[in-house]
Amino acid sequence: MELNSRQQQILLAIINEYIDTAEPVGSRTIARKYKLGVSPATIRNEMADLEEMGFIEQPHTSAGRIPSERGYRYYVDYLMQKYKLSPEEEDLIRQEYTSKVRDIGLLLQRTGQLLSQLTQCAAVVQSPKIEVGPYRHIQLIEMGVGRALLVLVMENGMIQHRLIDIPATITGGDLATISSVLNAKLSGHTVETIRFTLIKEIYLELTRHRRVLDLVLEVLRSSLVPGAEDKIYLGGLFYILNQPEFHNIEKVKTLLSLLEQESLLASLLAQISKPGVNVRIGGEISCQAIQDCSMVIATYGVGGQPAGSLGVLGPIRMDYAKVISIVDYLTENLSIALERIFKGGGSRI
Amino acid sequence: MELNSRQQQILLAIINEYIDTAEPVGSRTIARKYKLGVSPATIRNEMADLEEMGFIEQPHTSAGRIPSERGYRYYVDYLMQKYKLSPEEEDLIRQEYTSKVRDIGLLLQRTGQLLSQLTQCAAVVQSPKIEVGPYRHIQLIEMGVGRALLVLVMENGMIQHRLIDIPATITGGDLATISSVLNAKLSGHTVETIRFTLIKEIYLELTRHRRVLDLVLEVLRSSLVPGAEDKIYLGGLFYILNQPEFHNIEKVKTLLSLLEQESLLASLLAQISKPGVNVRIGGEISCQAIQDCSMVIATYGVGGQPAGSLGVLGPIRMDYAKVISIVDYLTENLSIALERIFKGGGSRI
DNA sequence: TTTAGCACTCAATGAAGTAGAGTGCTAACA
DNA sequence: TGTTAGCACTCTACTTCATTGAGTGCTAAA
Repeated sequence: MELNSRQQQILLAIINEYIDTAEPVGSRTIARKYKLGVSPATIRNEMADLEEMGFIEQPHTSAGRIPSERGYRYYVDYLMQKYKLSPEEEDLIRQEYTSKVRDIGLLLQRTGQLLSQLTQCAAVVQSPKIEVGPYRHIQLIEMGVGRALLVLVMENGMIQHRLIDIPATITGGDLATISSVLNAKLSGHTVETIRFTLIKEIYLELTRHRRVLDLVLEVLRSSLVPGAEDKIYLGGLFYILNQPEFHNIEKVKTLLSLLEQESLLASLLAQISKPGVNVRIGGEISCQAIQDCSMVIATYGVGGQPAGSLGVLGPIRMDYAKVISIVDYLTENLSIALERIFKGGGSRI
Repeated sequence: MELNSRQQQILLAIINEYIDTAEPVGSRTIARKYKLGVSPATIRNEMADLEEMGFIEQPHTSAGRIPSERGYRYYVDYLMQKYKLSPEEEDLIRQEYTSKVRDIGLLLQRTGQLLSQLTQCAAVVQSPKIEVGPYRHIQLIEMGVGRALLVLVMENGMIQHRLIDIPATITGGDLATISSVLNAKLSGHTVETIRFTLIKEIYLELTRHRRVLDLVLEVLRSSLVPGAEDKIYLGGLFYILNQPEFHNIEKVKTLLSLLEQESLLASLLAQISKPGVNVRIGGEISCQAIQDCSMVIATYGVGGQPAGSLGVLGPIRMDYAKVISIVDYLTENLSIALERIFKGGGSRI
């Protein structure tokens, strides 16, 4: 299924034009705007061929052509030119990531908003997986009779906490003892590296507090459950309403209702099959309900380790070149920003 | 501006009918459906009077009447009958609040979703104010050279944490010492009750660590800044798209963009002028952009203390009786659930 | 192989007419 | 005096029909 150079030029023209105007593109328009040195009639002939090969389609007989999913795929794989962010866009992003960050949640949320604003698509940002990396500190705090708060601080700075019920006989002093033993034994370990022998040691040192230990270890284990504590941030949803595709309320409703299902979003974000920015076009998305959308997703990381994903969900007719560049750029910036927070330097208070 | 009994009945009929159908209500319809024992002509006469008094209006000459904001206000204040939740609705709510709660954030989020689902309006739930109540535990944890994590556990179980930069000379042991002194001195205190003398005592005991103390106290103080850590949960936004009022994309866009501004939402939720459920109709909302909406808001509390607000934002033509009942019921249930989390009993893991 | 010319198609637009819901007014009635 | 039947009037919403124009495919000539 080879396309000759002129067919490529025409396909490119159709896609660029359609992305821009959201209207079917006619041969005349192409001849006029894209100086290919041939007449509309010639372009029509080529278009007929392109249609036969499945790269474009016609909404109805007397309309121009619009790209098919296959056309977009070809475009993304072979034709698309790299989009260079405008100075304004770069400024907007730089401004966001150089300002001091109080809080990771806020950073992710702002990332989502930026992503949405810049791409005019729905943006989705997954929070960094908490289970990444070893424990830094474990603390049990008395919270009234029979209850304690277990606070887990991970090496990377993330914090997790749970209320647990404990026997009423346990005192604050007991909790301090248990905390210090757990700290001594477990800090530096990840959930995976906690071996049976280690646990045995702990139980030996704290035979009196078996029940509390059971609970604590239960929590430690459950924190490994993937997605257990995942949060997903949505950004600037209203921007997608600028897309003519979403002037149809039903479509907006479908999209919004999907976006509220965190588990579904997580599974969508997990569809990354290669390093870097991934593009899923229409039917390539493994979710029936949004096969008339496209996704552009990527994974950000901390310290070289993948930590989470982010991406956008928008109409199939999206400006892939631009969206890809933006997702790429934001991924990188987010990674750097997180790095700075976790690994030190800069962020005061 | 007195309404006689028949006028009240007619106004009530118009509002009930309009809430139900979203169509202007004619005299015929009322005569047919609401057995007032009078003819359409009589109803027309009364309607003319009601219109003159400003309780209803006519979209155009040959249409029926719709309630004016003033009409709704009168309805809410005098005419409305208490809505009794259906068994299904009660079940849905009970189910939500009797299941074990892992996490306050999740509880609030689910509350928002329920609120939205049941009312078909946009739901907004503010997180409990963290600064409420005294400290339970203060812990400084070493996070690599020159950085520490300050973890504040409040008496009510909420947790706050911040990364701070510390002099590189401070060791983990130092942090433990500082933590225990701070704990001894400050636990049980609220930000307000920390007196100068107390601070002086702490500085005396920890003269070597003045710089760290400065930072810690700075953070403690800043945690008092109202709204500093407020999170606002939105729920089930797509439900509002079921309302015919929001078939207009521009309106949806306005609403969505407003809902993303947390500060604005916070100020809207703050417009509570009396105990219990508050209703703001159209122009009564002090925000230009959404004066074609109504709000129903209430404050939930923990241990008798107000802790945060929640509410819904929907079309002026909303089912006030139902929405008010639901907001009321959810507020109560949320309060109880939070109580249970904070004050003990039940919630394991 | 390219292109000019032309007949053809079809969505979109707008004008005109129609139907129907609802009103206000008047006059009769209780 | 309050109520009601009757009726003319108003105005939106819908349907129908013709028109416009963008765009195509085909044919024949360059």
